[in-house]
Amino acid sequence: MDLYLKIKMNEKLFLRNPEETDLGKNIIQHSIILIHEIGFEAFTFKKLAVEIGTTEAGIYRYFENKLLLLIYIVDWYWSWQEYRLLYQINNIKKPETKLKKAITLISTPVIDDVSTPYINETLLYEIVMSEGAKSYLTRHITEYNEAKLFKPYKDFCTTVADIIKECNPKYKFPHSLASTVIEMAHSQNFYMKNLPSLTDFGNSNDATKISSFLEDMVFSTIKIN
Amino acid sequence: MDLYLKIKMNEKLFLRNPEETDLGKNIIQHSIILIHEIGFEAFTFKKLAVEIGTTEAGIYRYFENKLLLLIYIVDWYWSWQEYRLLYQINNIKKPETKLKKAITLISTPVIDDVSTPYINETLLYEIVMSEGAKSYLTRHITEYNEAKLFKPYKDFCTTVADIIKECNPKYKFPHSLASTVIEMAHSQNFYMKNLPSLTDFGNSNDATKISSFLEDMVFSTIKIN
DNA sequence: CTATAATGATAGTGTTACTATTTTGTTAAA
DNA sequence: TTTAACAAAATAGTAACACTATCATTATAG
Repeated sequence: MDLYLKIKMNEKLFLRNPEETDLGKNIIQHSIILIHEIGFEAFTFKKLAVEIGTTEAGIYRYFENKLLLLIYIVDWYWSWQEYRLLYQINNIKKPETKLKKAITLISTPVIDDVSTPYINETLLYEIVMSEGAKSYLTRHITEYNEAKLFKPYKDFCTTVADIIKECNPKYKFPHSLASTVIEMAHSQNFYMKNLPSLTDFGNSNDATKISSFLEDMVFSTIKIN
Repeated sequence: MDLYLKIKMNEKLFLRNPEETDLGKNIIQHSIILIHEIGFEAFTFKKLAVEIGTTEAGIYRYFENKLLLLIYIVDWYWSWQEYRLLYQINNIKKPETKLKKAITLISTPVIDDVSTPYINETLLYEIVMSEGAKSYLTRHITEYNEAKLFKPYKDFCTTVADIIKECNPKYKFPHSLASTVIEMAHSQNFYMKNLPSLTDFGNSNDATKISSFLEDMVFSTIKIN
């Protein structure tokens, strides 16, 4: 069986759908590689164009600007993670087990995934960890939010919040707790790597410790073990 | 008694100390106003120069680039918050009370402070909330960290982590828990304002709810009430 | 009264973030 | 088969940004 995953993206993200052409897929593939390599600030459409042997104008036909391209790949990431989560917790009855799976999923760097030919999920995980916040830390946040550009992230949070509610329907702050774990899963990984004194993990690079920390925090907070 | 607060800043942040001249103070004062008004991405030294009636080159004599200027004001913010925290918990014996004070302090938007003539702390709080992460989400993080440019933030985290340890010396992740509360105090305020579905506060704009959420989370996690 | 330091004014450079125009390639009707 | 129509690609151009360099002016300290 030869399956591959196709995620339906919000049409307001692009001018022309990058999934429909070779050039479009090249833009996605190499923007991930290039942003990972040089960082989002140094990343320009010019450099990307050189990388894939096209012109700046060619890329502008697909994306209005580099922020929307970043939001595109971040959105893809969250849609993909939600898919993975729903797949992993499928048929699991105990909400506690589901919650543990969710925490492990987001706090563990991605090894690899063959489900998508032109997207490197390992690089993508690191981009979301160190550049993801920039997608919503913008003056256009209201406008973009109205255009539903942050829906994949919000959906993922809602899914986790729903699991929290299943675990303890009386807990008062399921959404805030969900956004806290999700945000911190990435942040603590980032800190461990770059500002280790903000964590208790040294630079052990051991993501399982982050899972333990978050799991303990979440289950203590909702008062079940 | 006419006191005012002077914070000693890391000398690697600037080329010329802005505290020592009128122009320097003007740069700090108006960069806060301008970044708050138009956001960090749209903020340029040219615009700032026009605002304060000097030239671009004039500002470049003080700061190498706009990121270092941002780090300067963010550092000032964290130094100031640590000063406020230490002041507030002075003479308090019970570590639980100290921890509650700390949580309230960072999760409540600043009303006003007269201690510093040319810095508007209310605007500064909002800048740190919506642009603060950009100060360390940079490719220069290692270099800047070695130059101790993130020390004020790390010191603040350490102070909070120490209070957590006082509350429960056996708790295993005091630093991670500290960075989590501190980060989330700002993030949840930002979400409440901009992406309310990531929280349980609607857009009630009621920061006391954020304090309740964080307080409950922290005390549940370290297992004391 | 002079040396020094800060500021101000002016100009210049390479890059970024686009937009507009022209050229080329493809398909569809005459 | 030719030509008209259209989309895609290449080229060129612009305003703003992120600096650097030079030189003139002003204030101040010795």
